[in-house]
Amino acid sequence: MSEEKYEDSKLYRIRHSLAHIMAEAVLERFPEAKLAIGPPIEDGFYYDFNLPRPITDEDIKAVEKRMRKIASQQHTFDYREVSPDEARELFADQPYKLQLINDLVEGRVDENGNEVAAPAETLSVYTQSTFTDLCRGPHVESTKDINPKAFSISYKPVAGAYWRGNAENDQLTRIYGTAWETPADLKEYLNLLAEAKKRDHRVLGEKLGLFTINQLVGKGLILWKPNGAILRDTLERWLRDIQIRNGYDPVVTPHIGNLELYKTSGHYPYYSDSQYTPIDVDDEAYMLKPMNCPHHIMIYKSDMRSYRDLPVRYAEFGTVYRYEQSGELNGLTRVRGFTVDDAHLFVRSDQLLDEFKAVVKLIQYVFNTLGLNDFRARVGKRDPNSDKYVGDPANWDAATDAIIQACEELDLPYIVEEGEAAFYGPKLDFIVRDVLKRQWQLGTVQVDYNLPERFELEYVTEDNDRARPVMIHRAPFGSLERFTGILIEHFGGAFPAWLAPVQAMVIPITDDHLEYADEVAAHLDERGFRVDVDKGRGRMGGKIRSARGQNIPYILVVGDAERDDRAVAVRLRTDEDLGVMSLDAFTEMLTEITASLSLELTLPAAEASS
RNA sequence: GCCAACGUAGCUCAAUUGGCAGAGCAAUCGCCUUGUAAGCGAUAGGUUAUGGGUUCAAGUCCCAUCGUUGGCUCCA
Repeated sequence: MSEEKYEDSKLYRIRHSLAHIMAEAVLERFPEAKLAIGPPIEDGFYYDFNLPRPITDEDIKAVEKRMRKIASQQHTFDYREVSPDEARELFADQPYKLQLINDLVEGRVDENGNEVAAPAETLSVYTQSTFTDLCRGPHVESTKDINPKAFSISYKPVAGAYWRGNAENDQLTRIYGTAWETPADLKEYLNLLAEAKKRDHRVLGEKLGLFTINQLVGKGLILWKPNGAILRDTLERWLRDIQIRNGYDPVVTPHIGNLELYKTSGHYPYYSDSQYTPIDVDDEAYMLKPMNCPHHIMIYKSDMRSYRDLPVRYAEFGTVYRYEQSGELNGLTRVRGFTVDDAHLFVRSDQLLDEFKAVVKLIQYVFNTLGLNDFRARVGKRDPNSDKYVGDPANWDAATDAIIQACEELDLPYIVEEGEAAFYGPKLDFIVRDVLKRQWQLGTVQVDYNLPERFELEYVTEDNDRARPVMIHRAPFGSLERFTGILIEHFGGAFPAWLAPVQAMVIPITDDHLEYADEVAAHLDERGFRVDVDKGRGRMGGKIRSARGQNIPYILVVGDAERDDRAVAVRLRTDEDLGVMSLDAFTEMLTEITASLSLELTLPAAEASS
């Protein structure tokens, strides 16, 4: 099925046109409002305004009502070309529009003088009803294409946004709308949002007892409760096993480092704003570790390396601290202290491609095993117009080529984006979409020629010469906190049995069965399973309900019959009833299911190097 | 950091124009002894985020601070 491009779709035109209708309605209510821009977006549209006073819920309701009225009347969207002077006259009291007009007339030129857009000789405007906006379209022909009951601007609170996305500029009021072709589509979308909210990792984190954040400890700092710690720890052990089987060596480094270390690495000037204030001790400054690379580099440097030693792969679940802007903090997904599933590979140039491919395969394996299938890869190149990058452009090209070649050879679909590189090198990011359709950057692989240079890393070549290794930085999860948060939403709290904090709940029918329930629990516990007995006062029905609420995979009811036969009555959280089976049969089943997570991952590069 | 909204018991939420701070769940104790999605009763739980102000009277109105949420900006 070939997909129509969104920009060419009717929905796009509907949303774009509704942005104009919203501007008309806002302008009626706030005649002094200054208009910025109003484009269609993924689920609807927005328009940015500079308003004379804060907008209230009543205003929004009134604007929405007015929009429905306009949409239900007969108005055409009329296209007209105008000269720049005509446009300036039309928008004489709209300063943002005048800026846009000037930019269009002058063409767009970036700071290095490169032309981004050619100067325009004529501009276009669209008029509907009483409202005319500078716009290149496209729009619907008329309001008859818009269903007045298939949009909403009150589904989401108003937001702040900077003019032209620059924090130095005016802060505008952004009103979001969502719009669809039919009221049924709108309803379905709003339902989806409501469903997604139930899966929110912050909601489930509370319900399932996974984590908490406490003001007295500090914002953006996660306190993992026992159930959440099991999740996090299970993921960590799993990945550690995979890594060890694939030639990584675990290392451990401290949580702070001398400020000079980060000056040497070059990180400090770039990120001094987003770090906790250094700790001054004995005339020296120490920083909370914001990344693990320099520490791993110093381990590499602590020994003389031969070409035969390479690749060296150092892995650490390294906890780092970054002073993120307070407005950015969000549950588990944006925090100030987090643990990176970090590894740094020191490789020879001739090993770069294979090592890079091996890393990509490992990440793919991790994502696929967890069922995170909705991801894409993004090659982050340097922005040719920015000077924030360091290193030799020739190395940048070599690294970028290696990344793209690896994607090609692995048949990994990718997109290339300029300006998404790290300051020291290009990278490949894995972007995952969650149930809220938000995109998260999870796994990342970066090629780095710069830090080896700055730290003067070397190895001895076959000719007894000295050569410089290339570094690969990589983290499949990115951060255990963020990754766990995404997984909580991905599974909606119903984790696969190998991850579930409690794998089985034993429910005795009466107090007479408590002893046998304990026996069942002990039997499973001895075999390494996580099992609880519900000893509460309630009836069995209530306990089943409670266990299902906790999304416990296996519910084991035991009464007289089960005790007499050393059996369990097995019920799943999906409501499926597996009936009565012997305790041994259940144990075997659970063993099989949790072990099906195969660790038999063999990567070509790992074979070659072992 | 910026714009906006919000902050009441561990959790989810009530509390009329400013007029006695409440319920469900969870917890604790007792009763019931249960066969596949909530058994019954009782107890305890609060400086209404914090600090100041207006008022006879503030959870409610005003100011500041802290925090959370939706966005913006940022993200090694």
